Amino acid sequence: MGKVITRFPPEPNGYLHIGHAKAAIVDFEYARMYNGKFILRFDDTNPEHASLEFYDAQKQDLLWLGIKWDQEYNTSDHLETHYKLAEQLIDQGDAYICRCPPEMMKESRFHSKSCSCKNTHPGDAKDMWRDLVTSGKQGAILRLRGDMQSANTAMRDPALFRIIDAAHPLKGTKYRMWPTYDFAGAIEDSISGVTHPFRTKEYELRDEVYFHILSLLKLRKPHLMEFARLSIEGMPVSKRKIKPLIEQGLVSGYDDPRLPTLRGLHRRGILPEAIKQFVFSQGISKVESQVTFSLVEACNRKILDPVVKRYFFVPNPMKLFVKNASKRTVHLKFHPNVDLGERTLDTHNVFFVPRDDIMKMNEGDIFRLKDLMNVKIKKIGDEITGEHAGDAVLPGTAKIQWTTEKNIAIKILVSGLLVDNNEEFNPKSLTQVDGVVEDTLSAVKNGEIVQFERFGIVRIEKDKAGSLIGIFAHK
RNA sequence: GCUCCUAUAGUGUAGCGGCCAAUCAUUUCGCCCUUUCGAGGCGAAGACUCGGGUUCGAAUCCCGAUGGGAGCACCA
Repeated sequence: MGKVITRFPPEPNGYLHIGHAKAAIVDFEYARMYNGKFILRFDDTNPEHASLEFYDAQKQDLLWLGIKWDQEYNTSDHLETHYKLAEQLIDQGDAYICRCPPEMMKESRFHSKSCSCKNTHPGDAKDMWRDLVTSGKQGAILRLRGDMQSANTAMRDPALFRIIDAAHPLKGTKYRMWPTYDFAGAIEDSISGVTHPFRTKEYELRDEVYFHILSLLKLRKPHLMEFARLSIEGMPVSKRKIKPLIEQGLVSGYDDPRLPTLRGLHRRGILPEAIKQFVFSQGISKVESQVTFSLVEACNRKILDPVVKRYFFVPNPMKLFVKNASKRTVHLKFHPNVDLGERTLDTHNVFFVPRDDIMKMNEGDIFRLKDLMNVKIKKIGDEITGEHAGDAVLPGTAKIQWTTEKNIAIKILVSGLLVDNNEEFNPKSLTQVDGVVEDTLSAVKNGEIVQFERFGIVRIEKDKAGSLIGIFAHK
C-alpha cells in the first residue's frame, strides 16, 4: 500500500471562507491521519479569475487555520503536460476541435445531437489544435469524444480546453488554450499522485467524465470522495452574494465579523481550533444541511472559557456616588477558578454602573458592586446616589459590574445574521453597544480576546487613535 | 423536463440487519455550585418522512411516493 495523498485545490480568486476551511481541514487531516502527504494546488486555469494577491492571501488564511502543506504548486505550471495529453487524446481520436457557437453546442448537448466537427480526421484535428495553441484564432474549443446519448449530461462531449486570451497573473500571455476543470482536475489529481481527492458533491455527475479521461489516457485513477457543501444560517458564503454587500458598503470588507470568511471569523474572535472542531463534528456526509452558527460558538466558547481574562464592562454607564465609601485598593482575579493572575484597581466613592441594571431596581434596594462592596440606593436621577452597605456578600443581591472614574470608553460591535431567510440583507445585522471599561483594559493587546462579565466574549481592537473597539464574538 | 445525490429530535450528528423503547453535541427549561445572567455538575424536553417489500428480526437492505439539494457552462 502506498501512502495516502490528499490535496486542497482552491482557485486563487478570493478569500477563503468556512466552506473552503471544511474542505482544507478534511484534506489535511485525512492525510495526517494516515501519515500521508498533503498538497496545496492552486487551480489557476482561468486567467480571467485568478489574481495574484489571492495566492498569498489564501496561503495566509490556511496558515492561520493551522494547516501546513507538504507541497505546493500551480496547475498553470503544468500546462505543457496538459497540452501533451490533449494531443494524445486527439491522436487517439478521443478529442476533437469543435467550432460550433456556444449556444448551438448547448442546444445539441441538451438534445443529445452530435455536430459535424466530430467527424474531423484526427490528423486535421491536431493541426487545428496546434493552430489554436499558437495563433490568434478564435471560435473553437477542444472537446472530449464522450457519449452524446449518455443520460449523464456531463458525458455529452464536454469541453476540455478553451481559448482565454486574458493575461494570467503568473504566466502572462504565454498560453491561450486553457484546460477546463474536468480536464485539469482529473489530470492533476492523477499525475500528482493524489490517492484520495475530496470534493463537494455538486461534482458527482462529473465523476464519470473524470474517470473516462483518465481511462483514455491510461492514467492512474484516484479514489474520489464527495461530501456536502457547508452552509450556515444567515451567513452567505458565495462571492456572488458577498461582493455586492461590500461594494454597497453594507459590510466593511472581507473581514467583516458578520461574514463566514476566515478573515471575518478571525476578526470575530473565532479560533482556528474551534473551526476545526466544528468541521469534525460535521463529518463528511452527503446530507444537505444548514447549520446554526451557535454550533461554532459552542466550540469556541469551550476552548476560550478557561483561558480568557474577565473584565468589567459597563454598557450605557450611569454615574454612581457612594456616600461614606472609603478609598481602597482591590485586587481582582482575572478568572474565577483558573489562575490567570489579577489586576489592581483603586476605588473611592464614584463609580459607573450599567443603566439597565439600575433601571430594574428601586430606591432602598441593595446591590453589590461585584468583588467590592454593597450599596444601598438612596436616590435615582440622572445620577445615582447610594451609601455603603457593608462589604460581606449578601445572599441574593444582584452583583453588577462597575468602573471607577478612571475608565476607558469602548464601543462594541455585535454581529447578527447578515441575511434573513430570503437571503435579503438584514439591516440590523450589526448593532453597537457603547460603554466604559476598567482602565486596566489598556494593558490588553490589540486582537486579544477577553470576556466581559455578564456580556460575552469580545475581541479587542485598538485603532490608530488608540481608542478601543470590541468585536462581540458570542455569549 | 431529464439525470444524479440525499432524508434520524428546533439545529447538527452517531448508527452499516438483532446489543436501538436510538448516540453525542447544540438549543430551551429546571435544579446544584459559583461574588458573572459565564463556565462546570445534574436533570428534563425532543427524532428514525410516508407506503410497500425482503427477513425469524429493519433506523439499517430493496422498490415507490414525497420533501430537500445538485448538474444539464468555452466557472471552478
